[in-house]
Amino acid sequence: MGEPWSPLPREFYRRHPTAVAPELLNKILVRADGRAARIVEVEAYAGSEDPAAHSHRGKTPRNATMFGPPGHLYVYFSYGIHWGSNAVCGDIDEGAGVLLRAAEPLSGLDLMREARAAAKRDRDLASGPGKLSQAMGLDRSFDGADLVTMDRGVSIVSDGTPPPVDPVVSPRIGISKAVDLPWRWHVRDHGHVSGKRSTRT
DNA sequence: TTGAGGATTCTC
DNA sequence: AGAATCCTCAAA
Repeated sequence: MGEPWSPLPREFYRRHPTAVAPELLNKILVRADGRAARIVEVEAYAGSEDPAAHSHRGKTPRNATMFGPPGHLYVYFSYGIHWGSNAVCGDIDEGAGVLLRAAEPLSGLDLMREARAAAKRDRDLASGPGKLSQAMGLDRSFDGADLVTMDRGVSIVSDGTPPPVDPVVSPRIGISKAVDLPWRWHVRDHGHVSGKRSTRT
């Protein structure tokens, strides 16, 4: 017997990010050190057609990974503090990707809590793009990692759970352009999505 | 070389 | 509501 789960194939990612994004819900982000978390919130970012995408103004050293082959991890640094993780989608030179915004920790919780001392509850471990990356230990050294070959021990796999049939679809968060495109998907009524405050609405 | 801004998080 | 914090990019 080998690994019970195998990485999603390259072809899964070789589509428009708006097609890939909702299907990444309920998939599992895994690290070779035992950390695993179920993806519950994502956003799609297209290439030149999408003013909100990092790739909109063309290839730069920062976003070069987005213009590479699909199925790789694009990790970016922002606000001077946080890392964001994306799955590169579409074709080479398209500059498309899906931002992994939130996940439900499944295993390796001890390592996640160690990486995120600020998290008071387990639901705070990965309920946001910066939190997710920090909990999973993803930083610049993982930019360009191949999720299909697992060349750096990080991948996205399926445990057989299908994507939700009725995900919540809404505008993307934290952007200033193309703010009305409904390119954010999250699992309905899930306690680990971003933006939740304990008892506020 | 410089200035402006950012796919956020945490605390007050 | 505001601070933290620094990389990235384009312009000069």
